[in-house]
Amino acid sequence: MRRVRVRFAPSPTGPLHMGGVRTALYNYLFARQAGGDFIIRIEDTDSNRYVPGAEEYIFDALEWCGIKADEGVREGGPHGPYRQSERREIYLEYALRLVESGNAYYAFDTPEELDRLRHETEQRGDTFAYNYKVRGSLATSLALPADEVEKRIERGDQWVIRFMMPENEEVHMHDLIRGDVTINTSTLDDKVLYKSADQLPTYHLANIVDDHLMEISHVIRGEEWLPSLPLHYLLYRAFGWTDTQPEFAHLPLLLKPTGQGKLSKRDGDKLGFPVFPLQWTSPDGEVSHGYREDGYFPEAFINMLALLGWNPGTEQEIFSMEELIAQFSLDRVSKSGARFNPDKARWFNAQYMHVRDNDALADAYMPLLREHGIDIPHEKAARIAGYIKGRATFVSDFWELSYFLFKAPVTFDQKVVDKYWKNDNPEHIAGLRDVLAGIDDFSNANTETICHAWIEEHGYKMGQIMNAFRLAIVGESKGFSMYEMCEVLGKEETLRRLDYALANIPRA
RNA sequence: GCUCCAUUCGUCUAACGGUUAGGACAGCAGAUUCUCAUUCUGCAAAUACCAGUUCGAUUCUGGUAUGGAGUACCA
Repeated sequence: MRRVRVRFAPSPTGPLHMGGVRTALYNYLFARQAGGDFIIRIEDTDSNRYVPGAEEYIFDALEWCGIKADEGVREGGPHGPYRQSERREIYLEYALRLVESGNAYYAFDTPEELDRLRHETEQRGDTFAYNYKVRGSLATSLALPADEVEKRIERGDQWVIRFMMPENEEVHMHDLIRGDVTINTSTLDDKVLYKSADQLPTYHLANIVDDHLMEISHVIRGEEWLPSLPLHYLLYRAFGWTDTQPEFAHLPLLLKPTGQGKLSKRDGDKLGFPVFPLQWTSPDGEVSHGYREDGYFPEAFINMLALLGWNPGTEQEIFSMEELIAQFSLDRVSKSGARFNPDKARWFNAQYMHVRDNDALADAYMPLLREHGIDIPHEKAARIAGYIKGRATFVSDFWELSYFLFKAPVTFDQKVVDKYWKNDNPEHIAGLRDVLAGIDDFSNANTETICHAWIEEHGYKMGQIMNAFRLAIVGESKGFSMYEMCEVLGKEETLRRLDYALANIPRA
């Protein structure tokens, strides 16, 4: 059995979006589970579409997600370089090899000529395909005399090398997710493999050559590549590499939450959720949201993504990366596209929030407080975080859930006053104040025990007392457990607020 | 247009010939609670359609419809 080696091969044409992250994740899980290698290769063979910063973004995003490569641009490795632009001298040789073996040929048509041809064909109501029907009559090394071909190359005419797609042949392919797929080569065209203009291969050639050289055992990629699979099969055959040809698995696409089509950058902006793992500022200054900046935990993001197109067959929904590695399997990947659901993404984050370590939360909470001019010790921030995390989805919710701890009320919500600051309630709160004044241990367990005993002893109504108490301390109908809040506030501040409320709230 | 792929509650999905078609998110109702949340319980909600194979089809086959992808000297 061959060593499992998989690769994630993005193009640095922009930020990696969540569909790309999922592809990387599945590759990573597959490799880890098999004890194999996960490789990151940068496919930058399109000199026109290079976007500055995109490559760094891809690495940073995967790192944030906890997806670590064994080999790659940053990691190095025995099969480098891992950036195709640095491997350019490799590809021509292979393209030429295909010409020599009769599997490819030179074509001298200019892009303009091809456009014209395409246009003319469409005028006649046909679709233009560069294939067995036309290659004998266009400016190709198949139609031109050998010396003419040589002359054109020598004098520097631009050329491309095209794959010679066989006519009317059934190609039988196998996909790990979809099963057997058959296609007739007559429906395919002669793809460009190499272009002299920038001395770079196109995706198809570079991809096959590198996967071969890097000893890739499984290609796990997006469904958009399925139509290219026959070409890739035929390339492996033309090179004589069928015995080491990788197995293929084409993943279903991620679709828009609403409407039609696959998930795009625009959807996020429009529907208010990130489509990118990290915030991205495009070269022209446009900023796109990122999961990280929007407050998602990488674990929650990964968990959500893992289940978008894959399921374990059990009812487990919360998975650590280790659990995913242990349980992932390609044959439980679904075949159809998955519509992304932002609500579920938030739900996942809330699940992780509820069990998040208080100290870790305090680290994120303290800067938030400082933005509001509040500085508290880490220990206190952690304690508050522990009390409020159960009602939060994001750390950014923490302010709304706790601001009243730092700002004593000066006015009181009239509706609550009308409801609870009436009858004997103010007197009862005054009594409660005295009870609290006599307590030294302000831990929530202690104040709760004592106050509840007092309330019961006097036969007061719990709801009446507690709501009036809340009004006095918070000023409105907000907050978490009264006793937890008092614990955070401390005895002095609690009494101060009670005294202020007793003196300033007019009886309803 | 052509080629390929797909199609179970609104959404993500389970059921790999025999189930009252299960779970989760969202929705609704109720319970718990010192507010609001959380949590818990419950309700509602689906096999695209038409044939065929079979004792029996969500499951297999064919067609139709719908959706998706591809159709570049982009990946």
